[in-house]
Amino acid sequence: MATTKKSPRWERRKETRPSELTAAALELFVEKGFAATRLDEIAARAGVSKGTLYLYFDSKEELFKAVIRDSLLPALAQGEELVSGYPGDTEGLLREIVHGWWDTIGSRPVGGIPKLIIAEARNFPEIARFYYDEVIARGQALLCKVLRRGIERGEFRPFDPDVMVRIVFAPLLMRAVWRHSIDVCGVAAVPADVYLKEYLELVVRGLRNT
Amino acid sequence: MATTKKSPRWERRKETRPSELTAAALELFVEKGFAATRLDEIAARAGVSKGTLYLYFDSKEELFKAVIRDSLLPALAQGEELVSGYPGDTEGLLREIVHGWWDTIGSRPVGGIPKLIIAEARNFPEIARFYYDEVIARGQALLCKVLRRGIERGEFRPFDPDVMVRIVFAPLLMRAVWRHSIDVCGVAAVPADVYLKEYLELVVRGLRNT
Amino acid sequence: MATTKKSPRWERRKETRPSELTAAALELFVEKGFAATRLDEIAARAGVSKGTLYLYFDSKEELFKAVIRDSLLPALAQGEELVSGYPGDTEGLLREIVHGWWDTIGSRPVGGIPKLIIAEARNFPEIARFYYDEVIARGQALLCKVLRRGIERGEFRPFDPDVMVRIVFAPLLMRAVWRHSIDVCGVAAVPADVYLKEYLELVVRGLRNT
Amino acid sequence: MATTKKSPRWERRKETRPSELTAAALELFVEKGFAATRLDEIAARAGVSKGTLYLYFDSKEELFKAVIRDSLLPALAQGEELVSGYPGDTEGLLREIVHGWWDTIGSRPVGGIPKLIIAEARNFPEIARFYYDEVIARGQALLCKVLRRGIERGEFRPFDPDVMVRIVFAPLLMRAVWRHSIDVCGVAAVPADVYLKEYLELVVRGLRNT
DNA sequence: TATGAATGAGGTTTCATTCAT
DNA sequence: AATGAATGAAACCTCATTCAT
Repeated sequence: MATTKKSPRWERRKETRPSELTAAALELFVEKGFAATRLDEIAARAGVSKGTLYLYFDSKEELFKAVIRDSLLPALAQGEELVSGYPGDTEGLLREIVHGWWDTIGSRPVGGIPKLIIAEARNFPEIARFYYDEVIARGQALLCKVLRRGIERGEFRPFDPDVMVRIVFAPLLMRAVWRHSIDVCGVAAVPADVYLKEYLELVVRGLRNT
Repeated sequence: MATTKKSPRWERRKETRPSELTAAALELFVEKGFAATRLDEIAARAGVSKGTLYLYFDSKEELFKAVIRDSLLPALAQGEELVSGYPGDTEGLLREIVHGWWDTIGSRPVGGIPKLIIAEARNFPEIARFYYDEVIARGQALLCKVLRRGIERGEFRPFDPDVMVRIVFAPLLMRAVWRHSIDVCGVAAVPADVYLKEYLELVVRGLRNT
Repeated sequence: MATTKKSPRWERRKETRPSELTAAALELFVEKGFAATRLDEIAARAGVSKGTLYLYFDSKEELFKAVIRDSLLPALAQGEELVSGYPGDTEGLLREIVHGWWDTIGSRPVGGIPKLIIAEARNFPEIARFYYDEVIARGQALLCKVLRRGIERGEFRPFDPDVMVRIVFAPLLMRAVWRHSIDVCGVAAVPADVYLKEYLELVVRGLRNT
Repeated sequence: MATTKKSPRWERRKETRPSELTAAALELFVEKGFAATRLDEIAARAGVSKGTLYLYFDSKEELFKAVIRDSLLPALAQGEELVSGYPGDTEGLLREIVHGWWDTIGSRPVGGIPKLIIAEARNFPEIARFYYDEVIARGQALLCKVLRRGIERGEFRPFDPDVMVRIVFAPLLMRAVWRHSIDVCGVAAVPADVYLKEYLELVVRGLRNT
């Protein structure tokens, strides 16, 4: 009574599944927002059935949280490492960080998360708070350290680094946000390299001492 | 035999109603996003019944469009006027524009629209396009003119104004966007005047010739 | 202080209004059925406002009843008169009645009422009952009298006139019903005169003695 | 340790469900008409929840179409078969058809469809057209063939069979229509066998040659 | 008397969630 | 572990009815 074992109706992949699901969810949440994304679609894109989602996540909201959480871990540590042992001048460090952010985050699907957070922060204060503490605050602290380093070494003029960090990061962030919202609708975007070049030129001149 | 003047169950306000409704809708759309805002809530906040909304707008989407449309017209013309006949140096004009924008838009409910557009652009391409053409393009053209003026008068160094305009405006826009998203969740925001001062300092130094 | 009397906003026509309203309502009820007819439409077709309907009828249902009631009075008496004093043979009387019915009812808007009754009888049992008692029963009694006359005079073969009356009347009624339902959708209908001729031929041959 | 077999909250019946749903819908549509029938009721009568309807039909209108479609296919083929190979005289064939129609359609729930179509034709021209092409036209063609057979064999007198078919079928159809409309409201109906006997007598005498 | 803006109950439809298979 | 049929709470929207003007 041997059951012929041709293409089983499903496989168990307990380890790999969750990240496949959050990956699919990320794409859709970024595209359409939280509310407008149906679980059917996420399941379909991940190649599983709707019910399967509930094997890994208790609710749509928990899935959302997982999406946000999962997409941070790799991105942050990388940046913190870079800063801690940088030997050269601060302007160079800043350029490094900016390009690094663009290459690993801004230009990738994860780059859609800021848009998502902006859109849903008020509906999910808990997530917003979590995101603020774990990502924004850490990211700002990172960049702040760089700015302070510049001031201390006499490369940058004096200013309040806690305020300046938000200003300096804004054009970078905005570029990623727009890429996932208005740019989609046929608006011609400025190429990334051109944008980053002009951006860095403005910032370093704006921060430079004298 | 004074007639007892019981407060009537409703009043007729054919003229004023639409703007009352869009005002209420704007607040809620900004707060919760388009999809998460229920018509019940909008009606309640405007002090009318749900059905009344349909006397003035054919659908939730039409209401959304009206909200966007109504909040632009007054705001844009004002800025265009300011630029056209400005006598002083371009740095002063830039400062004027920035403070003007903050006072009439950024610090008011209308300032929530960018966040709203960012959140809903992909679900409402038509609106995104409309917003791009009528607001973003016009706004960028406005600021671009200012930048070009600075270059031509030798006040600003040479750069591509079409690219720079996006970079320069980003921190301002971002401030408004955050104010309506993450800031709400207990995050201590930098005071506007401090932010604007540091921002302008960065920008004018970054643009200045030599 | 003479008020200039140019085109007053409305006129009072208490006498003529109700029948104008039921006339408009009849057309629409026949066209679309009771539920699918909106009071707005009735008001619009009658050239009044929606509120005006409520000056004359307590509810949509009452209006419906009035429509049914009003369209009977003239039609029935006429037929009863015809029968009572007819001198000739019964076949001729039958032909007379059939053509009379077609000319005054079947071919006119009122001819849509049977379709309306058929459609709504189960939702308005009270009306159905009323219609049965006042129209169908009286109509059947009328025609029954004719059939019985034919039998008694030896012109018609013996049969149960109470049953036969329904059978004989059906093709006539059906023609009116279809005219207001399926015929509307581009189906080519048989001309009335051809239909009536064949119909009468079938019936008189079918009833005739030997 | 027998497993207590509590009745489950629901069962899966992918195969049988659609026809159960259309059966319930048919009953209610016939009873109350399309617009006046609430999906709640249909679901309740079928013993499912409202949402289940949408698993099988995209909309109320699609359900309506399915109801019509499903109740035709079996009924029509049967009649066409009967006619094609009938050996005896045409009068006998006619009697056979009439009784067959009554037994399989007229006296069953499906017999309510004509009433339904009559009521909704103007609101759903597409359905009306479909019903005309697939049912009425085919049915008329069927009966027409019979009439023509009678004429050709010299059993029936000469007449236009395309016109006569409508007339001959009307009393039969009307009986079914009334059964589902006015008869429900306490009106004493003539027993079917009596009605059919008198009807056939009228018709065969009316058609017969000499 | 006549209007039409305002109401709100109730309809169709959607979709996150559950659970029999 | 995986499925997807079934659920039912809301959401948007309609429209008969009311009532301030």
